[in-house]
Amino acid sequence: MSEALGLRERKKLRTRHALIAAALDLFMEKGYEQTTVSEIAAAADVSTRTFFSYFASKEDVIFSNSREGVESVLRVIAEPRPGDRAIDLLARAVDSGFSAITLDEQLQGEIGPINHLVMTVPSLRARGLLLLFESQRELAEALHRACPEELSLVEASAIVGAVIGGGKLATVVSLSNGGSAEEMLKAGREASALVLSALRTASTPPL
Amino acid sequence: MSEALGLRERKKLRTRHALIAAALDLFMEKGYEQTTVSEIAAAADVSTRTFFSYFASKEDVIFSNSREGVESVLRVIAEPRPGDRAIDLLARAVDSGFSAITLDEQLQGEIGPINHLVMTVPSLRARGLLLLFESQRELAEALHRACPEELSLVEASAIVGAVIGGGKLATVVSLSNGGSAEEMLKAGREASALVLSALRTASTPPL
DNA sequence: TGCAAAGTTTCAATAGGTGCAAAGTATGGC
DNA sequence: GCCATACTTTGCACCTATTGAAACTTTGCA
Repeated sequence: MSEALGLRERKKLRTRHALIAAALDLFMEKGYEQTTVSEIAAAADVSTRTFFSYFASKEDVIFSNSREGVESVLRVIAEPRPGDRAIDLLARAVDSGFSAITLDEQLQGEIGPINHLVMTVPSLRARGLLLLFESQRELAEALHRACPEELSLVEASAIVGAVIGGGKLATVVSLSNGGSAEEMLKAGREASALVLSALRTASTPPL
Repeated sequence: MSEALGLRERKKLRTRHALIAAALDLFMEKGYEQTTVSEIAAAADVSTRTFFSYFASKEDVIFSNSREGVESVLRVIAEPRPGDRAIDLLARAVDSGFSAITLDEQLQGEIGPINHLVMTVPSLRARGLLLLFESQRELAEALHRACPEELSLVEASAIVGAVIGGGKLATVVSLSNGGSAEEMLKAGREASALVLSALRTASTPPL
């Protein structure tokens, strides 16, 4: 557990978390747009300017830990098991992505509110989609690297885009149609599985 | 041809076009972020304030005519031919979408630069993805409405998301890999077709 | 203890965006 | 042609995000 962090690092981490916590509290209390960066900074006891040395923008606070999920999915792709075809690898990666969302202890508390914010505030929706899209590019590249014989980069992009695109749209539509958080995840999993299986059966014969 | 527009309307249209043209010129000349809204307004001979009565934001100028494409695709979906299954309808819609991009006379000149801007400037990328995503929701809903027996709304979302998601990622990846505009469209079409055909063969047996 | 690096604060400035009230310009009826 | 009405444009004040520069504090380390 001892990460051997110096005082400096520990303080930085503490400030970072204080900023995130303060921001989420305020966002939930008064809404994203009604909350100013100075208020967040004040609540975390730093100057406004300092806020921007931790986060490039107000939007970034919300997505501060989104990288972790992506990294973990990429790790799955980078470690193929013998006999894996690209589709299998992708299926495993998607599954691990959903599981990460479902299981992450720390996220459990924040995921609801954050989700609500991201669904609700246009600029956050846009930012979320951008991040998702960029992750898809990374994923596609990783998949191509893992199975260079089987898939060109563009082909890998096609299937990654299809599986995640289908899962994402189903997730969001399910949620906006009054679904609970569980239903939404279920819809996303099922949609991805559907696309995955279609791609699998379609690609099996030719190979 | 006579649209019976009053002077008022004609003037508004002229101003709108002047703003769009001025904005594109400036963006291409000095870059998006380096161009201020006042400069655009000045170039179109209106006040800065007036700019914002035509467009809600600087980003909006770029996407000012994106609705048309969506509308035309929705129209395709709303007019099913006898015997169409959901997949056929979607295939036709996607095809008409790509054709619209390829053929639109007016777009031909602007599409290149606009594309470049949208690919390059993060805030525009995000905005573009948001618009695309919202269109997908509309598309999914239209598809569900067209084939309510065959697909639930969430199922429709899954396939729409898959086809468009796959096409989009393939398009962008192809373009960033040094592809020409033609190659990029080709990649997108092929990716969509791939996903479409996988979904079609996968769904045929069960039905 | 004392210095250099890293981090923070303060201050000022730019730019997007909004609300508001005054001024200007079509339009329709007379 | 003239006026009341409705719609636009504009100028202005103001808010907030974001960035740069300079002065100041805290750490890490010799």
